[in-house]
Amino acid sequence: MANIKDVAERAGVSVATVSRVLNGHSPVAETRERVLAAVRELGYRPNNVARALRTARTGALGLIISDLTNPFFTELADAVEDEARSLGYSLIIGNAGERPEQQDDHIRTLLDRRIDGLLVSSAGTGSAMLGEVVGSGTPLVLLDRTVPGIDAPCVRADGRAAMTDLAAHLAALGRRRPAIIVAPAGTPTGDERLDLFRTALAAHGIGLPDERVGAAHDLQHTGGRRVMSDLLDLPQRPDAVLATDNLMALGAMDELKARGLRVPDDVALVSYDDVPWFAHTDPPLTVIAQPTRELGRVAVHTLLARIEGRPAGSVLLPARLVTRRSCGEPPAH
Amino acid sequence: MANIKDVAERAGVSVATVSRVLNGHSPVAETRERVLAAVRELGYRPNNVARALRTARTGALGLIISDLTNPFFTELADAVEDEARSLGYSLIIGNAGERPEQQDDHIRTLLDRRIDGLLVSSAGTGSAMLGEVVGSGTPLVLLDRTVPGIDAPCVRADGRAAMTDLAAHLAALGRRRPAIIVAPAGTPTGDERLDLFRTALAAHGIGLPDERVGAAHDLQHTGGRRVMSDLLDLPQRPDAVLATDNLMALGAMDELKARGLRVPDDVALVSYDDVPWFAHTDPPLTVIAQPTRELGRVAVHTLLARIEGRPAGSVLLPARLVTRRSCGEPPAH
DNA sequence: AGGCTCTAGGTAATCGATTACACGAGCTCG
DNA sequence: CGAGCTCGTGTAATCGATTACCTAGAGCCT
Repeated sequence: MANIKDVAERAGVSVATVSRVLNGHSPVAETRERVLAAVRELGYRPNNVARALRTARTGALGLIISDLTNPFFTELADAVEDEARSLGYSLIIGNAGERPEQQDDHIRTLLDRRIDGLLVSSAGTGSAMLGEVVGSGTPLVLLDRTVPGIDAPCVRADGRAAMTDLAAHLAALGRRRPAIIVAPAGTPTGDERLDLFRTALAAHGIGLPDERVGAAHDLQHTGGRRVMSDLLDLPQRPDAVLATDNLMALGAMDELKARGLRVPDDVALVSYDDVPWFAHTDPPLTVIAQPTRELGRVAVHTLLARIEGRPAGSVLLPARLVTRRSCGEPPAH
Repeated sequence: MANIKDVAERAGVSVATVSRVLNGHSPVAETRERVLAAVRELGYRPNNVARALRTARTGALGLIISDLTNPFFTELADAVEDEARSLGYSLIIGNAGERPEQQDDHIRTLLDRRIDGLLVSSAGTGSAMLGEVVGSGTPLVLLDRTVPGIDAPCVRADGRAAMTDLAAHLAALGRRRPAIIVAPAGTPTGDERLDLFRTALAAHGIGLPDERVGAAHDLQHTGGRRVMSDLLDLPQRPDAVLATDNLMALGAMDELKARGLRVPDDVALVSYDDVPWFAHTDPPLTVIAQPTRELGRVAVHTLLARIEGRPAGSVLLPARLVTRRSCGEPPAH
């Protein structure tokens, strides 16, 4: 592949001039044309590796996704990629598959590649490498999930308003024995969603005792299904269940179906994350929708601010309740 | 961040020695220990950018995905990433979103970054840049979709056996008026699936006239829904529909539901791609399952063969029919 | 005309690694 | 005992760009 020297020779100028033309620095008409012609004729494209070495800027951002096969994160990754690209950065995606070691492995290679900044929606409860990222000086922004002890801005959704609406919705429909399926114990996201739900219900005089709080062993289909099974085995079966992740909701639905229970007649079901096909389930699922694409966009902007040395703090974007039919009574419209 | 010179100084050796220790080339016990100690103390990590410049190997592969939000491709990307990582490469994913211009844009930046090889599941019917990739000498392997006129191995699924089984399945269940929903006209994948289906049906004396062949305007939910609508408006409604992509199948299902038609009683429905939630629809969908993860793995190996100069040709892996209940009669088991 | 500023463009250092080549020390072997 | 090895290590070239610094000439002023 042609390099800058070839172009310089062909245009009869020095490499410096070629570089200047290409970066729009100083050069002027006549020389400029010759250089551009040479570039065209040789099909020259600057070598980004060399450029990155010299400028200490790779023009690449890293994104660690906790589970790429989870549609919520797929959409998040897609949004991040779009935004990064439109701002002239390319994106290297690493999928942690909810495994902290794999996450660390990815972070290490991204640092070795000298990416300009890193976005992380962390698997598990964080990891040693995240500390190193901060230490290395590479700009870091957390996405969707906070990590205790890591000093970096976090961009995520605020479920408070949606939870308030949800509690009101359930109360209005006469549901009195709610339950919740949360992420494995100790994850900040799980704890927070539980707190918010409990608080919101309390405002309507509805309790959420610990026996109706189920922590899944994983953030997957089977995790949700198993917890739903436990909940249904309770002496008093819950009459409404909130699954705090879309895959767990899917598992929960399957368990209900397997037992011949009907949604919403026997049990109301609500999920977090409005993934496209929830509108096509039977019945369509009422969900707490996070502003997924917006989260991705804002995260990229926050990261760029950090990269450019501008101040940037955490951001909370409101989630909202999308009422469909899985709690009963189709919404009047 | 510490560089190789810092390490050399601290260990009291030359940079050459440090490099040799780190790459396991020649050095021996005593010096080796000193170098490793220095590396540890300084937290040194080699700069991959510099290394890539010198060795002309970046250790990165590129993957262009036609639509990352399509679960089939998400799983494919995930499999490719896993395999690449386990072989010591990192992966840069570019999402074309079914837009050829965006695909070209991605390919361009990947080439500029001097990736060691490129995997492409091409959006549309290919693009000018693909020709340039071949011209540039960057090893290229096509994935899932062939591109006419591009001289590169292609790794994809062979639907023949599955189609044969499907035709037999439909015939056995007494379906006589099949229809098919294919990708926009002119895409090799669409044409091929149509041919295979038609041929397989013919063996049972069942015809597939053009009026029951619907080309969607896009590979999405709405594309599938619109075509299904047209098919249902036919004077003689089809009694079985094969949607050749999972998103189109979802659209088709919605149209059936909207018209109050029942699956499989009124119309049998079959989809391509066994995405996880098809097992959870009502009724569970009979599908032609592609060996998705295997495709990803094989594609990476084929690409590595190319990179290392070993010969490597196209690969076809058999798809298979997964019988569930959307064509009637649950399978005996 | 001499001196000044301004601009275009060349020369060479630089980024951080890898690696060809050279060199000296310690061996073996005739 | 010295020629010839091998082995470990250092010196310096190299990858392909960017950019600080310098020079030459043009234009302008007094």
